[in-house]
Amino acid sequence: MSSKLELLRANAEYIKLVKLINKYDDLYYNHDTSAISDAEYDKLRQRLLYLEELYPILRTPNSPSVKVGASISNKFSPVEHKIPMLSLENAFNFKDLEEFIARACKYANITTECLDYCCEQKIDGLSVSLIYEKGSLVRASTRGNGYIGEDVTKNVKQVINIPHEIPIVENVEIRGEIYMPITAFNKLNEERQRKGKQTFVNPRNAAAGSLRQLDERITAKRNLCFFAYYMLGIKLTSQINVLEKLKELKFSVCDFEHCNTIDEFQNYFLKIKKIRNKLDYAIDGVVLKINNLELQNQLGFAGRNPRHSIAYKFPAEQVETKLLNIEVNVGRSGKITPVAILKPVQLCGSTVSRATLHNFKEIKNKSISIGDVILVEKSGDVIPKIIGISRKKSKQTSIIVPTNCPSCASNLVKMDGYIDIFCPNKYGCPAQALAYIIYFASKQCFDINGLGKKQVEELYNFGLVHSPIDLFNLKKSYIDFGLELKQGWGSLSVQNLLASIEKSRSISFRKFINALGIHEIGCNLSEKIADDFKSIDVLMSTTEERLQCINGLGQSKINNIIQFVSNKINIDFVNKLLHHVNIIYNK
DNA sequence: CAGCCTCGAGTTCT
DNA sequence: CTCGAGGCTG
Repeated sequence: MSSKLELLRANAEYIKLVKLINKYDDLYYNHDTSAISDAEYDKLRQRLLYLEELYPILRTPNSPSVKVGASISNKFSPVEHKIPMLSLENAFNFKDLEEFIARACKYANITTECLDYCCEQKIDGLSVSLIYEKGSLVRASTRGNGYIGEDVTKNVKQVINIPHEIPIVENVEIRGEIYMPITAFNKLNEERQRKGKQTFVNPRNAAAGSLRQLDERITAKRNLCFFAYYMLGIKLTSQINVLEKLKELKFSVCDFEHCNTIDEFQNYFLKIKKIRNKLDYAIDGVVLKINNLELQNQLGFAGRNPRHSIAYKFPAEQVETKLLNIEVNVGRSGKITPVAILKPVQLCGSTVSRATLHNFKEIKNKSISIGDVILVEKSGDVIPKIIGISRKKSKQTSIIVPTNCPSCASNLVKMDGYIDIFCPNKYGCPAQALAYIIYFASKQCFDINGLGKKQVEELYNFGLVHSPIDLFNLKKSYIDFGLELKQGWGSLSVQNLLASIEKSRSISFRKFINALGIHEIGCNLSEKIADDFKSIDVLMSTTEERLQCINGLGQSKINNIIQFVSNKINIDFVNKLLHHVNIIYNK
């Protein structure tokens, strides 16, 4: 064929890529900003390498591919935590604290009098784990999901008050919080504002952004600090001892106090609350830890929280705003969710304009109507949460529970004894189909890079994709429809998307099962089922008795699976899917 | 059978 | 993060 034409095309693309990558590298290394996401940047580099491999003649002496250390992927390799780094349970009032103590006593079979406590300020920063071997800092990692974090050793070594060597022979793990002092934060933001760069919302985000720099020289300039609060590897008896030992090893340790009773702890809380604004670091509460380490060990964990410590948080920032409307959403399972549309309001550094209300019972309980002024806060500093009515308005419109699906107009159903409302049109509702494709492409399923909610919506609305199967036939159709004329669908992005889809054709069994979207079967159970079944064929012809052997599957979930595998639509779907993908079983 | 704990599903904004 | 429901345990 016309290989000359192809070469010309490749050359044009190549030059464009080199310019683009050089521009982003410059922005990143010399101006400390990222104009695009890491993933997008990575795609550009991959494409560049691909072109160079295909047409070596194209390679220019100043190609970004010959520069060292420029690849962003793999910059933070995963690190497993020997002991999980879990988050603390939150208490907001005295009663929560009492309940926490009562639970701990009951679990350890002791009385309240046996307990004493270590109280500490709760730093609003990023938790990190530091591993010292023979006194040398060998690895630092972020909390990540609690079980697996990211290796940030290079960056952590730039934190001013983290010693690289400590006078101790045992191998120890030290945990603590990295933060940006408020003075440093203000200075940094002033500087960024002067230079026309985006300012950081709060010291925690600034610290997070500074720590996760590819170039640790940037981290070094950000004046990060560290408070240690945990040490593992040498024999100590109490949390107070730990903090004293950490001090001795020249770590900074934040304010702490020994308490014998909850009343003493309350006083500590009030004292810290008063001086909170005088500190040069952000705190979001105080921590109550059971002092005795042996007891701590014995108490262990309850789900995702340790049983030995609790965070007593300062009240979250709350704002008033008007409820403008209620949007009715249809999820991939058909579940109907009311979402509050709010008059946009600033809260914790971002503009909040919507918040989920979970279900209609919630609306009724809170007796909210459209037009009311309501109170909003952010749970975990991220997700807006509606607390309730602040001021009732006389001119309000009451919220009506919908009777028909906003997408397909089917009559909605609610089963007796259940709270949620569902659209029953499983195989014909456009909203459900769209939500399913988005789910199908997501990380926990086929993990198709670059195919998020927005992209799926466009493909769907253009009529290119009605079902996940269509994704695997996409190759030619996008050209026929000329989607590349649309913004965000240039030839480069389309090629990248097609490459991602190609890559996703190999999939682990558990992700495959999860991607089927069987009602009430999510990633955890999918993994269990994958471990238990040899192949998809065996699963598709399974029986109730066979499923009963799996721990965690009760009658309800078994029914859902049986219903799924005996439905012709689903059987056809799986068979078609298997023409396009390859399940990897031994993972 | 009550009271955990685990799980799924939906969700915000940058 | 948060809610509701399923499932297991005592």
